[in-house]
Amino acid sequence: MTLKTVAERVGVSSMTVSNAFSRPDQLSAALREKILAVAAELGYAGPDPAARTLARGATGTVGILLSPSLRYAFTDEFAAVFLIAITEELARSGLALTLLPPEGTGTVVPTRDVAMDGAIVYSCRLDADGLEQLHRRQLPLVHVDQPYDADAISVNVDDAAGARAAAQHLADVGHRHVGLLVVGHDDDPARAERSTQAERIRGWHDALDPAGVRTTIVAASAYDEDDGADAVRALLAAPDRPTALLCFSDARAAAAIRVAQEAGLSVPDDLSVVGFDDSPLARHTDPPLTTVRQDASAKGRLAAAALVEAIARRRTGATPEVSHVVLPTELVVRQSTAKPPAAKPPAGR
Amino acid sequence: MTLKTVAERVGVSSMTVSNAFSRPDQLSAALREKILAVAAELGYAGPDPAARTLARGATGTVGILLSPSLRYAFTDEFAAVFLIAITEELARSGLALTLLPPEGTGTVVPTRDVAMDGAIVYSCRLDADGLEQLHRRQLPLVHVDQPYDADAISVNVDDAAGARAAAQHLADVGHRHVGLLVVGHDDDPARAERSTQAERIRGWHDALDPAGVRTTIVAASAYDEDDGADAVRALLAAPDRPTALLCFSDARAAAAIRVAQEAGLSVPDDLSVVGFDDSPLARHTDPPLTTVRQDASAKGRLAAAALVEAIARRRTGATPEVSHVVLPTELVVRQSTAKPPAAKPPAGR
DNA sequence: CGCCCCCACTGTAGCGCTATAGAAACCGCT
DNA sequence: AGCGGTTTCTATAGCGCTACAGTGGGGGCG
Repeated sequence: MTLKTVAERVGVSSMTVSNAFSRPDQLSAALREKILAVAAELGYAGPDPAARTLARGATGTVGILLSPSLRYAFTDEFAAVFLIAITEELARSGLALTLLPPEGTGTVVPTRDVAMDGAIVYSCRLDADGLEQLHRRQLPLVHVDQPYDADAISVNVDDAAGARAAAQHLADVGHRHVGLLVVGHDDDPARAERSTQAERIRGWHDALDPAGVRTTIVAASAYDEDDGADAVRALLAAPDRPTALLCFSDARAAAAIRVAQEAGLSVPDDLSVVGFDDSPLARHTDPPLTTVRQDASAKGRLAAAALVEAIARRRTGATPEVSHVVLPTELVVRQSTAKPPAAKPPAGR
Repeated sequence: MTLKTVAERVGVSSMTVSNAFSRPDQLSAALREKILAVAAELGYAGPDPAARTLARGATGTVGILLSPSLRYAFTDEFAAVFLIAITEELARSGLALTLLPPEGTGTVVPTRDVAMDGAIVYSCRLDADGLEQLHRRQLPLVHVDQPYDADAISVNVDDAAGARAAAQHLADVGHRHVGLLVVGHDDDPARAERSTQAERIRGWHDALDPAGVRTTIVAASAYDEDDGADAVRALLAAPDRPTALLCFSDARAAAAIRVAQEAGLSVPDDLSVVGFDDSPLARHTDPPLTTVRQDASAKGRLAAAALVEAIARRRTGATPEVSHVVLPTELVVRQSTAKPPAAKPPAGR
């Protein structure tokens, strides 16, 4: 059941049948009608996408590499918003999005073996196998929340500035000891240097260190929520506990609030908690979360648009153009932060 | 830069180079090493996936059709868990997952034009264009949370039984008037007849009607959370308000709890609220949500496994086999339900 | 009436790879 | 030496489609 089958049945060339499906302006309406009718009658669903892909050199799909695992990328509601924005922007160009598992099964490796027109690389270890394969294929690529690379199209968020604003807010209201809740451990400092998390940590320190605020860093597993809870519990049980907590994400902050409350601490009276992202969740914690807003939708939309453009550019043979977008952040003060309990006078503004 | 380029450079046939990449056992280790070395030197990344797809007849990708829109499918945390399970199960077979926008742009229609080995159809209107295109392509298909179709491989959840258990629980503790919070309006009763939502509504009625419990149904927009909030507000403001609320999902239930609390009602003392799904959220509402658990991971895993099997069967030419899985549900009683306020004695068990 | 242009359609040559069958070399054994 | 059996590599023929460069005929225009 191919184009040719239909062509013979109608008595035209296969090229004409191809045109009936793919370039309607190339034949008369009457003939097109007839061809489509015969195709429907034969149960021919349209040109085989695989063959079309080979002949045209375009697949209609772009990939997204989420590392270290899809599970991790999805656990946060925030990621869902980002993905939705990407799919919607891509849909405008008729492109579908393929989720690429970062590792293959040995024989099959999606990042190497799946046909696609380009890919988005999201928050992904730079040394991931998948990333290297994508590069080797010379696909148009857009990096999102990746360490800066002058040669790569990128969409990033001004994490450092957001973190700085959040930390400054705590310093301003008088906190003198702040816990920093981060995930995972990046043992390779070179790689970590410009990762999202490193940027946020840097931002926090940028504001806290000059103000002479003491910091205690707590690293929790990126995969295991309970591990994070345990870490916070331990931190809060210490005799010399911080009066505020800066968290890597809203999800972590929400969990921290629960732990604090279970430990009998009031938020924000005994402990201030700050999140990051302003995910939908942040509005609904009790108390509502002070956090740093970033626009996940814009991030997704811009990343997708940049990729679409890069793909178009490649197709037309235009010179590739590298763009770097940095999105702003904004501190959103809600009710999870207040001055520290044994209220020293606020460090003068 | 093709297989042939590499072949000429090494001085072997292109078939041998192909084997070096795809069937290592077909040539000597030494030659393979040499070929791979030359390929790396030339910057050849491996066989072109598009061409390979055409020649082999397999793409390494399966699609998922989420309707009416990806946005809707993603808004619920629950969907994320389901998708993660699918991707992980597919990854075991080296397959990637492509998110298919249900509508194309006119010229490009992913459900018709994207190459894939099969597809999962999830919670999707039966009359969706995308669905029809997939059927026409005769792809192996697995239906999830779709109305029953004897000819289609399906994975479903026993929604009716779960709903029945939830409603029975309310009847048992003495509620005599229950609100039913659903989303959207399925105006075509034939189609709605066996949809997930219709099943749940049926289950609710199965338990409530015989017990003589009065019901008030409230339909909220599937897209707009605020609309749902308004509907609940109106319901609770009525002079003769229900003493309990059965909700289509945990997300809706959580929103309803907030609305009730804003209206000065205590949950569960003034109003009992029941969710559906037992999404992670349900544990963290205040009070924790009584809900009906379904196993999203199992649903995703089984759907993916069924699809992988159907694809394998088609490839080997075995006769297709239609399977229908129905997963159980389980009532999880937490703190969002209690006996109604003007405590009549519980309707005897 | 003749010229040219445009429309509607066709023929061919790939796109880059792999399946398949088969040739060549090599092995151990009688 | 001769033989089947294996291993290693090669030549060919597609996979199903589309780009591109035609061909021919009909119509507009001078």
